[in-house]
Amino acid sequence: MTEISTPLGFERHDHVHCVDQGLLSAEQRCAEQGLRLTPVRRKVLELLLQEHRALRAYAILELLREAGFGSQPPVAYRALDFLVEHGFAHKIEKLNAFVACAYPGETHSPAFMICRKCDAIAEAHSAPARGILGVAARASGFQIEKTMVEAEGLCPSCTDQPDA
Amino acid sequence: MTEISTPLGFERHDHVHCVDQGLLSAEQRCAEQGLRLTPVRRKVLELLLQEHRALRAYAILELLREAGFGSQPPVAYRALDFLVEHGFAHKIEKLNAFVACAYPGETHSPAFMICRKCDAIAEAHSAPARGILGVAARASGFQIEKTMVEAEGLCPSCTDQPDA
DNA sequence: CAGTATATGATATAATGTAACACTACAAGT
DNA sequence: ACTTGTAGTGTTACATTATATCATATACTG
Repeated sequence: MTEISTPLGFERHDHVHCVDQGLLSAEQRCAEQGLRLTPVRRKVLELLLQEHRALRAYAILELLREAGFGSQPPVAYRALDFLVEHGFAHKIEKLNAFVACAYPGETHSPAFMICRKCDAIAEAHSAPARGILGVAARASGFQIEKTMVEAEGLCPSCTDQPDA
Repeated sequence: MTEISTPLGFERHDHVHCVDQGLLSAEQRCAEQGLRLTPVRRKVLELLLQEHRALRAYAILELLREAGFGSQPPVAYRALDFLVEHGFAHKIEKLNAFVACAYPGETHSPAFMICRKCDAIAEAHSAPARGILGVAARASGFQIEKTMVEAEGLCPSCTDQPDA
């Protein structure tokens, strides 16, 4: 329960530490910014950090139910909305799923690498507005506020084992 | 019925021409590559070109029904799958909607600018794999196969009219 | 023209997401 | 302490998006 083979980042790591770290930093930032990390919100973030992969809303809902929280869709969606809005988690549009942010605190434009075989996900930084897209936007007068970048492909493990 | 104010590309244009053009080039390419542009598929592409904006699957379904085609979800989804798979259309993940490709034929990595106010959409090119993301991918051993880039913001019209 | 592959039509159902309202907890002012 | 306001939660009900499956039809291939 402390390590998962190919999670966020495609690398093994001290998982207990990263969960604690994530919760701690969230608590800290909520305190600083006057945000309310309520029990449900905290639990959802904890679940995302613990699982360390993209979870769909209804999977979260199921886990919430097991933990004694409300189990109707809005409960999960509202907590997720909060976490996403404040950068503690991200939504992977391609999968209609959610992951804990790998770089909480830092304001960033996340880019995701999604393995089409095992669904492992890694979060990287991106800067699409600085590239060709930025040029096109400026040329057409479009004001970019937020960008979403998701790359589909094969993670290192699945590349090495093309059989499974 | 021949011009729409802020469609694909945020600019006025000869819409009749672009619909014909789109259908023609699709027919041509299907012939070349042995793809079957069946009546339903052709109709869906025509609808996407005609409307010139992102259409949701059930809106397409409704239009298909009006045109005398089958009106059950799989009919629309299968046609859309075909069009997306072969690059005649794209899915906007953020909106769960579909648009005709603005650069059919050219193999490209599309990037979309989505107006959060009026839902207008412009398609631009991008090359995320060449930027920071590409560096991260190579560093971690991730093989990028396909990328999705969607920018949310304000289109030129909505920037000019911040009231409505 | 028989056999095979591909596409369509239709039914049913799964998965994802929201609107709306009642109730609770907490904070702020008096 | 008491009221009042605001934000959060729980629940019902429903809306939207998407697939699995099977039967039928159509088109290519030898």
